[in-house]
Amino acid sequence: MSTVRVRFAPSPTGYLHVGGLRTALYNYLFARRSGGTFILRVEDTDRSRFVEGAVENLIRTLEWAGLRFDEGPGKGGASGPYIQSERLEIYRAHAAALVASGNAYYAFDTAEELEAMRKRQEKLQVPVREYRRALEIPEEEVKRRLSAGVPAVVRLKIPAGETVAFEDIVRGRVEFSSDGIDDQVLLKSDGYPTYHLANVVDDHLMGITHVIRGEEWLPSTPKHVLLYRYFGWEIPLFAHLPLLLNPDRSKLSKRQGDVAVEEYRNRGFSPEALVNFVALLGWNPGDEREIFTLEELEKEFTLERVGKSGAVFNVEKLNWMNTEHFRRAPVASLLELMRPAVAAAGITGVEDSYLLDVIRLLKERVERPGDFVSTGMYFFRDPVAYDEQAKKKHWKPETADHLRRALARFRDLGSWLPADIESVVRAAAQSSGVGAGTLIHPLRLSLTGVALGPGLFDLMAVLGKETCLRRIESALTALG
RNA sequence: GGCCUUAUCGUCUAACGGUUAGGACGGAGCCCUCUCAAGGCUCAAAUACGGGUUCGAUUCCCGUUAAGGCUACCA
Repeated sequence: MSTVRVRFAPSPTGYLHVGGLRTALYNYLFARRSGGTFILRVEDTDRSRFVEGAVENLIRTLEWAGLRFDEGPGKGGASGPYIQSERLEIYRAHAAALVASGNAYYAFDTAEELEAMRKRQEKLQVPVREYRRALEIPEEEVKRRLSAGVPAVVRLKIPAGETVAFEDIVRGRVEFSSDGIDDQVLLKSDGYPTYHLANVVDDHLMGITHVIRGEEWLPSTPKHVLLYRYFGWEIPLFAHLPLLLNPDRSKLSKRQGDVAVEEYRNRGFSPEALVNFVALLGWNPGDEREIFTLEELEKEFTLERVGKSGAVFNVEKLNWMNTEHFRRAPVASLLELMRPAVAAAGITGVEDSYLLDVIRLLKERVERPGDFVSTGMYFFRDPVAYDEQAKKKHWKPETADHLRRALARFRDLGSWLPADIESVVRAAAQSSGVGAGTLIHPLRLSLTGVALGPGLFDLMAVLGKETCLRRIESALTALG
């Protein structure tokens, strides 16, 4: 067989849907794995749904996810243009060819007439093929109407009593009876093609070998098969992917949560985590590994291991996965992510070496770049309040005395390394006749205002002697 | 309604007809510990139902049920 060529063909609705991301990912992975070509094609044949800037946004989001296409808008390629609204003449010519070969016909029904037909059909509960009345119109009359500019569509002439079957990589052989299929509109009265025509024509012209798309397309695939047949073209291999689902198992939709990739991006999820997560919604490597980089997925992915049943998009697990990737991220890249978060919080003049220390101490305790700043504010600003619960639990009447004695020892301490600080704290506790914890907890509260966070000695070392002393004194004043 | 698809713990899933039905997320508990995390250990939790085929079905076939998708001059 010729070399693999696959495409991701979204319609530009303004944002990239996570289901779309998964479809794009599987296409991308399949192309990479098989040394093929990954194409981006924009299906903007519905003028009423035109959204300004949607294409740019789509490309930007795909790039963010790390899915680079080999051919597509802005990138070029031998099979362009890759935006369907720029290929109108091609579709018109092919629709005309289908009419000429007797496999399609012009129809002039108005919206009202169609509505009435649909109602009659609903009553009878079988396709009545009333569209076919257009076939009764004499050829001369058809020509006259067309040249007179009467609104017309081109419909595919579905044969009667035929079984249309095709092989699906994930589902095996699928069969449909042609009697259940309507004469699909191929070319709309505004001159734009419908998905069905544009999709088949472009897939053929662009040399697509594998059509990897969502399961919602399964019922219209027989129409596509018929089109390939009428054009005399080779039929590509199909792989219909299981749907991504809402928690109630309906098709993943806006109504029940976030579906835009951008939204997850804004919420602080990393592209690595989101990609890893959606990769596992419908595919698995066959063993028990779950954490993958894009590069690893490129080596592992096969369509044969794609499942058949829909998968609920479970944010809890995405959260976990995000954390896993976060922990594995190199410190340098965390630094890159942290700098803007710090700046956004209005904190300036902090050196990278200090940020690196913060990362080292907080990495195991946070899940997103922004958390370094939000939960670790005490690394940058003195606490302005003290957690009430912690105060109640750790700040006893005798605490201030203990801290004052420890404070004196801190002042005398020359070196400010974690081990030295620890010795001082333990010695202070011993001389006060209490356990180390009796000092550690109020110290943390004084320094951070909260009762959670990194080990105290590491924390104090990073904050620095001056800051520690100042904060302990403030706490003594504030809390007595 | 019609057509099509699907069916293993709550969720994501593993198990070329033979396993005490495995793992992960989430949940519960224990350990570790200066807190919070992390980590380690343990527990609860599933083959939708009914028929076949077979020495033996989660696995193959049929039916039922349920869920979903499609049923546009939207993709």
